[in-house]
Amino acid sequence: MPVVPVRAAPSSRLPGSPWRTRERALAAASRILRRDGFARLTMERVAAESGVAKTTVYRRWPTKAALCMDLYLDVAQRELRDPDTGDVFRDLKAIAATVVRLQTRTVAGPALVGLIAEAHLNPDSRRAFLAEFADRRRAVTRLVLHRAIARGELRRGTDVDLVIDAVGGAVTFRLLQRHAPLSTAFTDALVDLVLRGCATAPAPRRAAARRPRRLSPGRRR
Amino acid sequence: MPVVPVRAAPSSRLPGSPWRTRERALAAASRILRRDGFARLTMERVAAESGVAKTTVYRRWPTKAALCMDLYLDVAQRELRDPDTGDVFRDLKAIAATVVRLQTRTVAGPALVGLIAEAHLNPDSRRAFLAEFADRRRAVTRLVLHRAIARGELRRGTDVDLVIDAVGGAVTFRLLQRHAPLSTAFTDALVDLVLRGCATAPAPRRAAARRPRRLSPGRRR
DNA sequence: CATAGAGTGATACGCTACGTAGCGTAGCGA
DNA sequence: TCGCTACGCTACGTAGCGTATCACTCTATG
Repeated sequence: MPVVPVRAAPSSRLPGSPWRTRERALAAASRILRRDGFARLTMERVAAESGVAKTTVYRRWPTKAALCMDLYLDVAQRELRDPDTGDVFRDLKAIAATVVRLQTRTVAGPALVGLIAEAHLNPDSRRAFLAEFADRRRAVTRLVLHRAIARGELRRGTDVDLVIDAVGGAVTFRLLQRHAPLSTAFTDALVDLVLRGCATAPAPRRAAARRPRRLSPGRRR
Repeated sequence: MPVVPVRAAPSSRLPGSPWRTRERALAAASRILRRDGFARLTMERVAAESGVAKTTVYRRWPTKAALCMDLYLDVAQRELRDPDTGDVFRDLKAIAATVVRLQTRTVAGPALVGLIAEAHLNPDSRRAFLAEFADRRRAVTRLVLHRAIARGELRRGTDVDLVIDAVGGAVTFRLLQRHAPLSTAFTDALVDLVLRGCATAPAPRRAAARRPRRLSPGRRR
């Protein structure tokens, strides 16, 4: 077993499949995750509660992490997009707000928390997690920040990954530790704090602090 | 079982105990942690490898997390102190550097990573972790920052917890995800970035960016 | 209509680790 | 000597893992 696979093998005959095992298993996993949390989510329970044979569950998802990755990506890939509002502050706040919404309002929350925990404990899980998830999220933010540098909003020498770590790290910190509420008020202040440290304008216009109405950044390309 | 205890019950007869079970168990746990990582650290292995009876291990530490907390605190409590260099930038960099050293050079690293992972998965573990560990670390940094505000180095309205989350979160982020090396160069830049966002002086003197020679902040009260 | 083949269900198994119970023993203090 | 505490040892029941085996159900194809 070289590296833990994280995506289900695509079934060639999914539409019209009389069993719909994938849908049933994912639905059951989602229920268990919401109801009992990641720790109590086991392959055995998914099988029992979905009515899908344990063998079949293992055939589709070699690990619990793979199953959760499927759950997460289903939700996240639709939501995480480039806001492109024309203002770094607004862009970053929109992304952070979307992340907050995903974490606090959807199954993606417990799924992601579990995946991160798994990633901490197992080197293979970590590699899979980084490849499938973390790099992707970073890519969006990196795009936003580089665009801001090109526009002259941020200093030319700005360390993009540093900014991403500071913002993303703080959000993850609160998400996991729950020592304080994870709200958009928090993420807005966070973005202001960090960006102020690398912005060209000494006092970034306060108007930019307002976040757009739509949390989910929208379809604009 | 109300809340998972995280500290061993103090033994009234520890000094001179002919078995020295505590020392032997902790030493074995430390070895296993370094050699095989948190995931492969089990109560059974600690018992087997230390020669201490499994029952006794459970009697002292109700959970694996409790055992690791003991390991961590042994190291961390000696190291994490208030640097008090007279400069926020230097203070924060010293603290961050100490954390980095703890994580990369001692058993506290794998122990803490495991504890955090456990905290994610189990509500009880999370509460215990926050009470025993996170709050304590925050306290030191909070002290440093409030002192800086009083001295006029940071703006009066600075959200101290926000700063802590940004710095601590980013460090934890890198520590866990390992997407980039966790070095003092990174933490120095991080502190500069974040503090610049809330400092009173528009261009903080570059000289302050150098960190003190001694990573472990030292004994000065 | 027959049939190959992919996908599935059911059962059983060996394994690791958990956490506990029962009971006997070793050391220490009074 | 007695009593308490801490410890060792064995055994047990449970949960979940991941795999093997075999019979079954559809679908597609000729």
